[in-house]
Amino acid sequence: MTELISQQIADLVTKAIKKAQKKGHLPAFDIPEIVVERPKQETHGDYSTAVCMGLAKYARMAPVKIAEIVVAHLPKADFVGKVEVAHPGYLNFTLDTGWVCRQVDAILQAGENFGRLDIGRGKRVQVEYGSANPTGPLHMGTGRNVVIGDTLANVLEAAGYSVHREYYVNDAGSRMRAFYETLYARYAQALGRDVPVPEDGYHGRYMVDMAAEIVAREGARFLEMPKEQALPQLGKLGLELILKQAKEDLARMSIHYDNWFSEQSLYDDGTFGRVMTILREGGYVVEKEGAIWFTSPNLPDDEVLIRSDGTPLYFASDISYHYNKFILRGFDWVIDVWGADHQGHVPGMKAMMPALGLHPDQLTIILYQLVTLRRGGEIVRISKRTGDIITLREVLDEVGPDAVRFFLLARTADSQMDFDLELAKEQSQENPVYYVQYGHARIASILRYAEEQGMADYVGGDVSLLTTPPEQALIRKMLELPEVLEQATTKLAPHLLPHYAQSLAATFHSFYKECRVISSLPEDRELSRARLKLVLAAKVVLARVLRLMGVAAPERM
RNA sequence: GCGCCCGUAGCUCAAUAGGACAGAGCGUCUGACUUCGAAUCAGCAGGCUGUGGGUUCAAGUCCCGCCGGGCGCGCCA
Repeated sequence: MTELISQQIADLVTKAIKKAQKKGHLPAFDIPEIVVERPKQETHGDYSTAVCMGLAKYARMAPVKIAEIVVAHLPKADFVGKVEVAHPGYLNFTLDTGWVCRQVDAILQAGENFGRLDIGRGKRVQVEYGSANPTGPLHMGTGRNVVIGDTLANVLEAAGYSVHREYYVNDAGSRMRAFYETLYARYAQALGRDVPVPEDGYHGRYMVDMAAEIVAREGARFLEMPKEQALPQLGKLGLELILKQAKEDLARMSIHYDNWFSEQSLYDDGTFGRVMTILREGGYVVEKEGAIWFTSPNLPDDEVLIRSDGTPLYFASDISYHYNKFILRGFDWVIDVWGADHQGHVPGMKAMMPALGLHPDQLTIILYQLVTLRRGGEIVRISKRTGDIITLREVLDEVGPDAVRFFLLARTADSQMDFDLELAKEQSQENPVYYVQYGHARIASILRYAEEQGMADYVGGDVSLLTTPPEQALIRKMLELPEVLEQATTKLAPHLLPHYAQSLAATFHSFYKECRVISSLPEDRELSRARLKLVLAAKVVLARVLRLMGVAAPERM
């Protein structure tokens, strides 16, 4: 478990202020949260805090003066090399060079676990992502959804949460019915019957292909039974095919779920009915205009749960679904990843939480802005209903899973993005993911070379020799990983990972250029052994980040 | 009309719960392979952070108004 350096520095500063107050060098005031950050500029040290500027008001002293007093009372710590006061009141900390060297050993010892945090304290969190009507192939919108969700799940796991990954299969409701009807029509057409695809059905080419596949496998037997009997049987086959394809696509992106949850099961096992009773007994239900509505003081307008024709809306099954998540399965925290086009449902979901005896904060809904698809500059609508879609599979084939994951991950969920398939193909070779992977492969190559040169015995190398600026810079960059994870966790911002990965790779490549790792000179032998440990540590950290992003860490490329 | 998100280098994007001279990649230009991988490195150029006010010691970041773009506002999903 890593204790964050930034946190340790914050603790030191807090102690210093308390001590100074006790001795009367600072007046009494409540100590605020000490924010410690990594300054952008090297000359400002490794860590910095601006807290003294904020204290000026309470202490009624100049910020610089406060900073000087804090420094004078700062407890000793082995990792702190230098503390400086900078105008107009910053406190800049530089890590001790020898301590930094020793972190190479610490990283190697931690290995796969380097950067692991305990923010989550084993709290059970479920991340639900990728969920969509299983009525067609996955597209780029789903791609963004799963990349955000899966990476976030990885991050939370690394931060000490017990993470459960779930895909919600919307296999009930009106969209499913339309899917069945479409499949029936295409199936019949494949056998020469003139059955039209329903207006609100799925007009994409893939339905034709799927029907053909079913005809090839099952023959005409579904036309020999009444339609109402054929529909569910045929639909089941179609659903299986869709899910199979989805699983294949997701597997290519290294995405694997703990559970695929069927919406239909909520109706089959009685959960739905039970939840409706709970809502009714809690006074959250009103009947009017022939329909059943959800009503809550936390919601400006009532929302329909069950239509006047008796069929439930997704809102109703979503409430049951979350009852299942929280009450039946006991998750402490649930994160749903939704496209921005679902934003209108967030207030309803938040409002239903108290109705189930839960706190709204236990449910986090991450909205990511939509992906606009282009093909050579022209906008392509992603609608399964009209059929003109660029499938995720197509993009995976053209661009490759690693580049796709990296591309989709590297932006904040809050900003919408353009994805031009033509441009992506062209640029796939320039994708920064290869820059990062190359760093990893390059180190692997160095380590292979070390073996060839009979230098495989570097485990006992003396890391205290790693004092030059490129070496120190590399170690310091590696030490950022835990803080990146902390930020990504607390802000639910997985996009921070690719940026860190690039920065780490850049620091490594720069080190590599300046520092010969394996020297043939006898007098450099000890330095070589130390540097071999350094690059091995860098490999560990690069691999860790790549894995967190769900991207391969190749030994060769 | 109301609500949510966005507007930062030519392009694609960062900027750590308000912090120091706004940073990367791609692209352009200039250099660097007779020893570990040149898918690399070093460097030049590129900005009134859409715009006008406000709050603050400090604003890309917070507040208000405009302009521009995306998405919502169903007994759809």
